[in-house]
Amino acid sequence: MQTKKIINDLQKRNFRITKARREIINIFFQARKPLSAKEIYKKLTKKHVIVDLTTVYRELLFLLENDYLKEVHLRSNERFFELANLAHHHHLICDKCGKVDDIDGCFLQNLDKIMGKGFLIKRHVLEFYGLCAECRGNYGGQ
Amino acid sequence: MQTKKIINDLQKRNFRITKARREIINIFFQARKPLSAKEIYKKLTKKHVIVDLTTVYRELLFLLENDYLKEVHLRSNERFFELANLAHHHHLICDKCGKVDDIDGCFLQNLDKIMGKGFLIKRHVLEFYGLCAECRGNYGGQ
DNA sequence: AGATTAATGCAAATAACTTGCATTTGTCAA
DNA sequence: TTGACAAATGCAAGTTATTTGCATTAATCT
Repeated sequence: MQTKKIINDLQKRNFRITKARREIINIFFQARKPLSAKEIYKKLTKKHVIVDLTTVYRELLFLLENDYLKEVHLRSNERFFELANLAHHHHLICDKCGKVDDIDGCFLQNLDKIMGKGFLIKRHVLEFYGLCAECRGNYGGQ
Repeated sequence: MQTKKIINDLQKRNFRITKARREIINIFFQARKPLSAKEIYKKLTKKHVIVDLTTVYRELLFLLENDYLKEVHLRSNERFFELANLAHHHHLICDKCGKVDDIDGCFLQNLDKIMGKGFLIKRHVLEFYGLCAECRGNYGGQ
């Protein structure tokens, strides 16, 4: 388990290691799929780690801002996150059961292998984020 | 303007043509970019078309369910929509100003041309939706 | 062990969206 | 044209995800 690697890193960076923090990181390593605040909250409860849902939200924000997590854009009204250090990859999302499967590596190199998973692709979402030509010149803060 | 084409189609399908419906379709043709309920509501107000925000939500749902609109997945807490009959394309979304620019056609054929727009791509989102191998066999309703 | 300050819990606030229900209004048929 | 009928609407209230304020707790450092 690589949770310790992140914990060490957090300590180096002078962040406190709390029970919630450690367990949430653990949960991400165990789940190996994108998770929402509510899902994490449920998993914590199962592990008898009793924390407020607010704490989960704050912890996700903390881990996101400090680059331990990244957001995954699923078609849902909830926000989903996964470990940031995972190799760049994409997802296969089932319309029916909602299962999220990984496509290892970038699809650009793997598009031909995707169908091998038996997944019927009905549509896809591709969005590029960055800076437009105008903003690129005068990028201030934020 | 192609609003009439949709209006005709709606009439053929026995849907009513209301002021809100006609104006919202118009707004999508004029905007030529993904819009949220709130944005549409503001544009309606500017046009002195006074309808409740609820009506806008219901109309978006109606147009979505009847395949006149499709959802665009932007990184936002709001839902965005655009005309469904637009040619398959993707978006360039600026981190700073939020501007949404179109990439004509599918990026697979256009990836080399994207940089010509001067956009600095910092990351992208690609998600495939469809049916996984298991669900593919026993796809029931919905 | 005690001080410092980040992290937490709890309650209340927001924000986006949805629902229930009584009223209005397109449409169609007479 | 008019009236009936169902679809569409407005308004108020509800729901869901997420955020914020503030007093309390607890991790870490000395």
